[in-house]
Amino acid sequence: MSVDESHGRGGAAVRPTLRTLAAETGFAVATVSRALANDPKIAESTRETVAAAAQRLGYVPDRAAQRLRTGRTKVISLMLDPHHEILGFTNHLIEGLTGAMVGSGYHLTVFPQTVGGDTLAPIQHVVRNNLADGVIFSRTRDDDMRVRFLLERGFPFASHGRTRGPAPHPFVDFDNDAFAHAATMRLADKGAKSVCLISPPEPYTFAGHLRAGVRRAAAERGMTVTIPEHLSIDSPPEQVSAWAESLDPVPDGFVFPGEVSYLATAAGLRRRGLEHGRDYHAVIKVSSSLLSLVDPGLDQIFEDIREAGRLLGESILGAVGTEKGAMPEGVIYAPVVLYR
Amino acid sequence: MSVDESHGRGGAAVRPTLRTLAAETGFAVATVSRALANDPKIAESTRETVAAAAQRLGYVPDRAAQRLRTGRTKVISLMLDPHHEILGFTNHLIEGLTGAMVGSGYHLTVFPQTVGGDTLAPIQHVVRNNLADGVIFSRTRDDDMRVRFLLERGFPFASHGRTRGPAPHPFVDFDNDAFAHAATMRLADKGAKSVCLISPPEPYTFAGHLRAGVRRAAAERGMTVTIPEHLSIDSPPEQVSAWAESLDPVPDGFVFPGEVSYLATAAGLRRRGLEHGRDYHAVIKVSSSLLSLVDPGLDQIFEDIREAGRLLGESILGAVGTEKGAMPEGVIYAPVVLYR
DNA sequence: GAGAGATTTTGTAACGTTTTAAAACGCCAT
DNA sequence: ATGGCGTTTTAAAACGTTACAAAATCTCTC
Repeated sequence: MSVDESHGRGGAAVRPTLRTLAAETGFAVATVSRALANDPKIAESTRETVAAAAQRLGYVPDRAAQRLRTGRTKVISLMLDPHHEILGFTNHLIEGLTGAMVGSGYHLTVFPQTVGGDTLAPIQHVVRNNLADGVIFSRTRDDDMRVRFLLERGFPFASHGRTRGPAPHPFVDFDNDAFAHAATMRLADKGAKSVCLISPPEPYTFAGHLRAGVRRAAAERGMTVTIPEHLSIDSPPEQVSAWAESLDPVPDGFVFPGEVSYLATAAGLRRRGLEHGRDYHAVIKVSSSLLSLVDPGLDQIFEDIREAGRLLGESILGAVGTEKGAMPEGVIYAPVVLYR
Repeated sequence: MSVDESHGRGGAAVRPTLRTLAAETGFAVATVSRALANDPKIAESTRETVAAAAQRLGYVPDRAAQRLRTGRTKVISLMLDPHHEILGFTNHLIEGLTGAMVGSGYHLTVFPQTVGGDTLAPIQHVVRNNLADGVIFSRTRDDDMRVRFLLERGFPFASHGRTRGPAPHPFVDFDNDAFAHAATMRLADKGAKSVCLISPPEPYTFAGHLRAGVRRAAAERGMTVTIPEHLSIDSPPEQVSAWAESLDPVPDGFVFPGEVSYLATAAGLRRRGLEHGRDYHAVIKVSSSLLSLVDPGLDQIFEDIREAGRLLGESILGAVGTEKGAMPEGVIYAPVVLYR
């Protein structure tokens, strides 16, 4: 007999409420409520009695009632934007997030980006209509409207990625600078004289980190740097592919912040008869093991998106748990080098 | 001035409630409630007055209160299981789902599969604790515990994939039979004499559909069929890869229900010096444009996961909207042939 | 001009929880 | 016994909504 089986005395299973427990134990509803909340002003003995009854009847508090009474939703909202570049991003992020939230009593709801790319609107909607206790979003910008809005309202959040602004806030970010630096060093070790970076669009903070990392390493090793403008990891693959095909001169080293831009570039170069490992080298940031299948010799550096999700989950739970405005802590997770 | 700006008379923005509207319009709270609900027993004029006031004050009903009162959560739960095989599955499915739910007032929450692979537990949790009005799940089996449980409880749901059981229920399914048939025909057209199918694990309903489609076409065209046991699209890529490398004899035609199994198999065959297009043919079911990048010559058939999500969304909204038990309708969406 | 009938509005009671302030209880010193 | 004090319990109100039954208002018809 399962523990949360219906104990209905013959009829349809009726959900036990505080009133049920009160009747069962002989205490008042208020007492039962506080006993379950582990209020220290409740006698130890009654706490046990109530806990036992709750366990026996399979009591579980009604979220709607709690939410109505307390104003807390016990919900975290994830703002979803389509990621063309990072394979399995959504899946891994959600896995990490829900993993961190298991047992916390919090639920995860997902809000789509409204078409037209307005990234602030869904967040305003959530905040204004009290649809969650905290929000998570990604693709953070140097100067991010969402961060500004949420800080101003004192609304808990955690972002994937940092801002450049002076105001501290909770975030989780991959060390893109370290990745880019390591990748460029690797290219130098392989004998590359020039390095080309397919960058994310400028406004995203991590674009700056990637560029900085590449430039620093290139300076150390005397390499030339090219970063194509009018082209980003968000460009349609066909466009990237075409760009690569018409590249002149062809750099002998590439840093790719994602699988797709690599595949697109490699396709373009291949049409010109250029092959990876022979005519150029590449280091690719991956978040899946997929690329190893298409070419086992590739130099890959791993970004653990599931871990990012886990950290974001912990971060936001901390933020909603503590008193308003406390602990704007950021955490940075490290690249995992897969080559050699 | 934005339409839902706070109209607070100087102080902190206080959310307007029905009581606010009642005071504002001079009607009773009950009247306001029913006016907003478009109750036909309310005079047209008052409906307009109330609607105007609601609009002006930026009134939006409190979900918690509605949920407490009505018992309806206005939430749909998506049961998430990790899909190694289909690239971008989660992302696309959620995009489709949320797209279909926009404007419906429903929210989407996501529940992870509890580790250990118990697929029923999270659903029971949602149903027993009234955490949603309907659930969505995928990877449906011939005889599916979840379907049985939900039908028995009369709980609204829509599954991605069918069951084989006699009881009808709402589902959305890809026409895997048609895909497999078309794929095999294509292989025959290319001159293949034998066809090998990497199948999903037996219990999943779509495994049967795929096998049937392949076998039917093979019979029509006089091809031999092999379906490796102890190997499925869920097998780790390394295992698939190793299997391919040791394959003997090597079939001259392959049907792949997903990108990953193709990449793994091709990697194994490549290590033996066998090349696609020369030594064997392949038709692959894809859900992204990624494979075109690695090999533009590949024969691909597209499964639109976003569309699946959209259909699932419509389906579940229909199911929760109508009276209990009505309209167990299933919908099948078609393959999109990309070759030629 | 009064009553019947239809239309429209409203007061009240829930839904299940937490919180505030007050009541009950036990115990000890007077 | 009485009062006082610390501990433990409780009644009642509130959160914002919907639903039921009853009240109020309007519209006819005789």
